[in-house]
Amino acid sequence: MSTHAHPATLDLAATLERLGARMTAPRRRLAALMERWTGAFSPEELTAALPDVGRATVYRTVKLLTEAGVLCRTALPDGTPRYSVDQPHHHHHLVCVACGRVEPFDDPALERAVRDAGAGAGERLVGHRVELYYRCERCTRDAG
Amino acid sequence: MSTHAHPATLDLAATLERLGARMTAPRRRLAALMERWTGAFSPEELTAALPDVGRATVYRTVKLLTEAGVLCRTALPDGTPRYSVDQPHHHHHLVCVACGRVEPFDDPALERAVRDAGAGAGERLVGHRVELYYRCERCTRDAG
DNA sequence: CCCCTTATTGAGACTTTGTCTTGACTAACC
DNA sequence: GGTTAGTCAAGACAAAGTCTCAATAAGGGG
Repeated sequence: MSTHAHPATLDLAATLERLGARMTAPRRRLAALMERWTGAFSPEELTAALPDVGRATVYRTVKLLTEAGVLCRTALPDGTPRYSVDQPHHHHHLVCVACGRVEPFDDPALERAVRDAGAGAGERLVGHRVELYYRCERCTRDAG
Repeated sequence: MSTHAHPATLDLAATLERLGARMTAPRRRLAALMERWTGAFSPEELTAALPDVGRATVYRTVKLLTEAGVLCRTALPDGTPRYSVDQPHHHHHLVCVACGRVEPFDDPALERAVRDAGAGAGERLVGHRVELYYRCERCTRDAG
């Protein structure tokens, strides 16, 4: 539990500490930026927003947080990667094809259907990924 | 209908002709290679197999066929792209995390679940992607 | 069958995206 | 404060894909 508005799992700085990583200024700035970000971002966008943080540092930090499970990698239909601050438990994503915004969602019925669909592959099934592509409200409105 | 062993939709050369594309030697060789290929491939692998076909030509042809719907782009969990000759109708994929082999599959119950899951996004849902990751029989066996 | 038009080609420059190396710096522990 | 290992920024490097351009060849019209 925490006194922040965000649940503890979304406190990226805390996650870094938990990982035993040093709390450096670049990491603090990156963590704050990602938490504040609306929707999903690419490492490139983070770099643009923090010009005096090295590109390599941005990639390393994103990788760290992704491996820790608090950042989630998705992709646009063309494969362009997007990251978003996310729930650590299993879930899937609604991805806006216009602006790249990513919304997490969770659907037990869908999970069950996926598990059933993979029954043929038996024990050997190791994971799955479901992405729904849509046009978010704002993009629908903006397009007229 | 055709006299070939493959259904007409898998005849890549015919697809290229149908598109109004010229039947050049590089395209013929690429089409034959892809039809013969077991599992999924990357442009890089095609280039390695046909060293005297230009890289740009490989990428251009793969793009053409993907847009025509006879080649299907998937990705490994890390995002590495894989292409496979595929049914033109809607379906999903089983991707082997060890060798990258891709098996198409089709599951009406899963489709229904996906559609239901996206009901919240209403008319604005424009597509979806489901990938099941597994370890294929051969890779399971090889790993002991 | 040949010519002409124009799509397509291969080579390599370029772009984008991400990783690695290096010497400097600094957080954390004493 | 001093020490030291982890981290930093910069830029070289690597991987993956696109673009440009002069040369070639497909395919239709004569």
